[in-house]
Amino acid sequence: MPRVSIKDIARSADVSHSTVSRALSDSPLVSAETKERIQRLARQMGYSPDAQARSLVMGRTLTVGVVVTTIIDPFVAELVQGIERYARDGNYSVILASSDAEPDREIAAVEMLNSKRVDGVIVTSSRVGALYQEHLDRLHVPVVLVNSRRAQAGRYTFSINVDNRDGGVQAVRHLLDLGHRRIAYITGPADHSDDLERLAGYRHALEEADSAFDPSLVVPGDGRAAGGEAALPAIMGREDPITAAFCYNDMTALGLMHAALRAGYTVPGDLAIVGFDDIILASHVHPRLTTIAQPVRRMGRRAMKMVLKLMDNDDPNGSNVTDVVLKGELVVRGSTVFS
Amino acid sequence: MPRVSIKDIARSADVSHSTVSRALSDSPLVSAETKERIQRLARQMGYSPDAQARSLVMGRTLTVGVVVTTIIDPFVAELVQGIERYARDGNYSVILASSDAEPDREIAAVEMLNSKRVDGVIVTSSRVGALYQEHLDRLHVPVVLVNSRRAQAGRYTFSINVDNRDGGVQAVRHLLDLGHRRIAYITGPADHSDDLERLAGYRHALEEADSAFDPSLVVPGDGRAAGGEAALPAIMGREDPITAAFCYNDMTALGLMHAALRAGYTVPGDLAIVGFDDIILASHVHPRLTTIAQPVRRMGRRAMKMVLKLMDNDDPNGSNVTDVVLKGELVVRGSTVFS
DNA sequence: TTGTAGGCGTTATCAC
DNA sequence: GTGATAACGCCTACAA
Repeated sequence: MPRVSIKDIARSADVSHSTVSRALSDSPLVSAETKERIQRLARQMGYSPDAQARSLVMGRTLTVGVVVTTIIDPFVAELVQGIERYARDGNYSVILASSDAEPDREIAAVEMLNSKRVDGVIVTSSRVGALYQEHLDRLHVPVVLVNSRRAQAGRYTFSINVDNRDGGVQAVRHLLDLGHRRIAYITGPADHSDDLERLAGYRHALEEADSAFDPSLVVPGDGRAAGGEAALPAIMGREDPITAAFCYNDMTALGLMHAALRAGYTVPGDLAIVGFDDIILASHVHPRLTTIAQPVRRMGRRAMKMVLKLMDNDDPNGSNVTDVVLKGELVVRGSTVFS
Repeated sequence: MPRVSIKDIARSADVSHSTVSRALSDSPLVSAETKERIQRLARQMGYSPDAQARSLVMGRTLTVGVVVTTIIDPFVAELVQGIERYARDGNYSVILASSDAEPDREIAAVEMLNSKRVDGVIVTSSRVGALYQEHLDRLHVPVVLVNSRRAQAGRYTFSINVDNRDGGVQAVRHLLDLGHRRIAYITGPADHSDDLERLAGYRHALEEADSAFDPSLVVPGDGRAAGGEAALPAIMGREDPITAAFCYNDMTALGLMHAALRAGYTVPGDLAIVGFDDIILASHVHPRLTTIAQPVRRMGRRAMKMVLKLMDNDDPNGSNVTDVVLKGELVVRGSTVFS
């Protein structure tokens, strides 16, 4: 049983292949009788339309490309889930490409997506350099950047970001409300603008509370658990005790918390900890982690929605589409208050 | 600057489009001189081959479909990463479809992949019923089932599984070696064959050690953290103390551990815990979780490799391809031994 | 070494 | 209502 095409059906039904095409797309230009006859026949013969051939003539593939650093990252996974669900509802499918954060692979991925003629692209957690931007522009399809940074503006390129600064403010205000005064910030990877923005929020909240900003309370991390663990000595081994720490992200916070517990400190008794992201781990550790939740599923949906909108009004300049900044939400758990 | 096709290049180079096609595929049937001239021109004009058109005539899309329950699941995410990496190396791309474990969606996903004419399909963590199997067979492409169960054999369908029974044996032997004698098993979702196999391993290891199997030590769970939490009373509220628990999976184990710690018990002092899977969370909780690691990345690679192999020797019966069972590995951490 | 012609499976534009 | 015919972008006999 080889593949069956509309021509095969046409032969069996003794009509032309155009009639079959019309019947299957439920066109009004064909009699109800033959329409049903053909549709029944198609089902019997196990016909499945060839999307390739269709999109070749239609100029649309009903496919979007998603470029991620790594799907292992829980944040990315949840984002992709949001995208995929919304895409599926709109009859789109998703081609997944991961770059492992290597620029070469990222560009290769975009080239692949170009060849596959995707109708839109979503890129996450990337730093989009000038070269990369050039490749994205060559796609001639809408590109939405999620939590990414770009060196220069692109024609078709829009972005969705979480409000990092506001998140930092919320986190630190929460700690201040709890009475903490000596609050550390553990940074993310160097040179990362997300990190700088969260730090700015931290600083703003402190100054807002007439608490002077003390540079020595900013401890370097690396965005991973190891960085958080390594930060412990710099935090607990001081004369003037630090009682709380706001961390660049949840992984950092988890590393710090783990190290603190192992060293015999209590959380939040000796040290209150706030993270950022609200990855799934955050609610499965003990104590559960207080954090700033990124509205990640909303971001995924929103990204897909934006792509669809940009495609529809095929105004290349994407009128009435603007960059989006979504606020995170403070989620209070056991790492800052006793439960 | 609209899309440029080989015809456009042909016009610019003043040759026929067939010559361009040959030049770009580096055919020996074209002079080195014109070949280079055309290739340069193609680059200048920003040509990108149309994969759709190509695969329409070639009969191959260089695309595989991956059907998952949800990409949020860390196990699934890691599997997909393994698949994607190996696929990329073989110049394949991946279409991702998630089913949310709903049979209807799963079948819809397969139908979509059929329309997209993928060259192979990988399905994970699914129960493949008879209806579903029928749809898979209709694909006429190799299908590899990872950690899935099927009601009936399919023509093109092969499988990769972890050795659940052996994993159960390893886990319980480890606890026996540590001196535990009253060991509980917390089950997964009812009716799941993975669960039954792990239970069989548990039972075998006990009997091997002349320790009688006690049905009252088998406590129902649900495969999620909530199930583990709920199991605590049944475990700690007994006259004859239970000192260790082997859990269906890591999420169950984490739930149990969390509940135990909150109730004031120590781990592993009062209760030693072993999970199954080795999801990322397992090494980020405190104490870290001892578990049976599924060789998940290897499973991903292996699945993709199998698909490629099945496609190459297009013997429909897949001679010299057999189902694969991979052994898990005991990873000893702080939830069973003091570190 | 190169050009011409046909076809992959669709949809769309004409006639009839 | 229905049937030829062309087109989408590419590859590949066959001819020159």
